[in-house]
Amino acid sequence: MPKRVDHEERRAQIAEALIRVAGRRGLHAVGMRDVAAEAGVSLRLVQYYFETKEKLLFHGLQHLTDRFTARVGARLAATGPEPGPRATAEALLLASLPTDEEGRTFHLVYSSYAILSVTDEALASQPFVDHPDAAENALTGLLEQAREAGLTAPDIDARVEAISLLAMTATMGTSILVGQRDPESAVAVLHHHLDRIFTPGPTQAVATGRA
Amino acid sequence: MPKRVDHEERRAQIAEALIRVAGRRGLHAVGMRDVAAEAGVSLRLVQYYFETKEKLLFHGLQHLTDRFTARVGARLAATGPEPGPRATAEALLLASLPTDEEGRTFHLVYSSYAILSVTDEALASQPFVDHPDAAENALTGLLEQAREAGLTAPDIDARVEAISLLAMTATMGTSILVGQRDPESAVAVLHHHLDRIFTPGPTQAVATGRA
DNA sequence: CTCTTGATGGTACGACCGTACCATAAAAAT
DNA sequence: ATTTTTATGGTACGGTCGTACCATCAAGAG
Repeated sequence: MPKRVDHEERRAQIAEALIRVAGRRGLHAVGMRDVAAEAGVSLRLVQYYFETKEKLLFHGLQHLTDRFTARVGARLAATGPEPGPRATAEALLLASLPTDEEGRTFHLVYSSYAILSVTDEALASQPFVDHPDAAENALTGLLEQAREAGLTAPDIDARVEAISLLAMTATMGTSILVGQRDPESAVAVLHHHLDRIFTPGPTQAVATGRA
Repeated sequence: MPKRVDHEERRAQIAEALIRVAGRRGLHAVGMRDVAAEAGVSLRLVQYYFETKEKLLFHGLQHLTDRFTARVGARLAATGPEPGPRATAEALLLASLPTDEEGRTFHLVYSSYAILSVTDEALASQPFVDHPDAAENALTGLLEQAREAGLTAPDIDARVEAISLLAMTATMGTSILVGQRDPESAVAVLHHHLDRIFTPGPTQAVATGRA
């Protein structure tokens, strides 16, 4: 046989081609031939690594969420070591906003999958329950922790605020995509709410004995 | 010639068939044959009243927004005569939530159009700029008016709050569609923010000399 | 050195989809 | 009464799409 090839690597390569063409022409318009051409392989190869289009689409979603999680992590890491709760929350939210090309593709394709999953039961809508739930729980925990550290208004409802922030971010992302809103405006709205939630307070509570 | 027929009426009939099947099987999956069957007419008739599928889709969007506007108006009227700013805002927001079958279809199909318009330039994304802008301006005006009447916290930023409320409503609508959130939870979040914005205040400022 | 097996190419099939073409019945215009 | 126009039906064409089938080449296994 020819050189043994790493299946997962090939599948990742093809999945990324799928995401690229979906970001360019829309998820509804991607065919297996388009994916093959974008990945630089033959149609037969796409069939070989993903038997059916349904499985290809499913893996594409999985790959997309993985890449997005990595992106958020990178953004978080880029805010410097040991970021405070507010900086963490801000990085989390801003990473979801389509401000660059990668973010644009993420938001568009992920939204396409979400809408698609409402009517196509083949595409399990499980990811659209689990993934947002995880984000919501993470942000809720962050806000609770900040509140207990005295960094927020003392009477905030952490979960409600987490839901609200994530929800606003998602819709404003779509607004940016369709050209209704510019990114700066969206960021300003988010800052408004973060300012409302996080009080100026005792200016860094831990590890920095009052600068 | 046979009985003269009202073209606009027939077009409306077909457009509603389009919306129904799009709500059932997804906008990406609707073909002209499906629309024809759903409307109870022949494929040729759909071609006759809408030359091309592109024009059919465009008119479908137009019809959808019209019907949605009517729905919001009906909800508003149902809140009784002379509703206060808070009741008005609440009716506006709740009407957009997919709590009944009609709302579900509205939200799903409208979202599908929005996502579609990002990549298919044929579908003018103009409606996705104009229509949300109008809603945002209306709600902003409502909040400003309420603030000047002393019904809200005196320092609210009307536009930012309007944007936030509408954005939260939209995303939570999608969350309901995919089964991540139940309608009651979404309503609770909206109430939380309405409670934050609208102060109990002087309990009706006008026309009711202190109950 | 065979022989199996994994990786890949090419291509054809059946189904569907949007559109175009041709036909026809019936009301209105002449 | 004839002719034009309008509404409608049926159907066929060209393209595309997902999938299945068949072939081939090369690297390990025996």
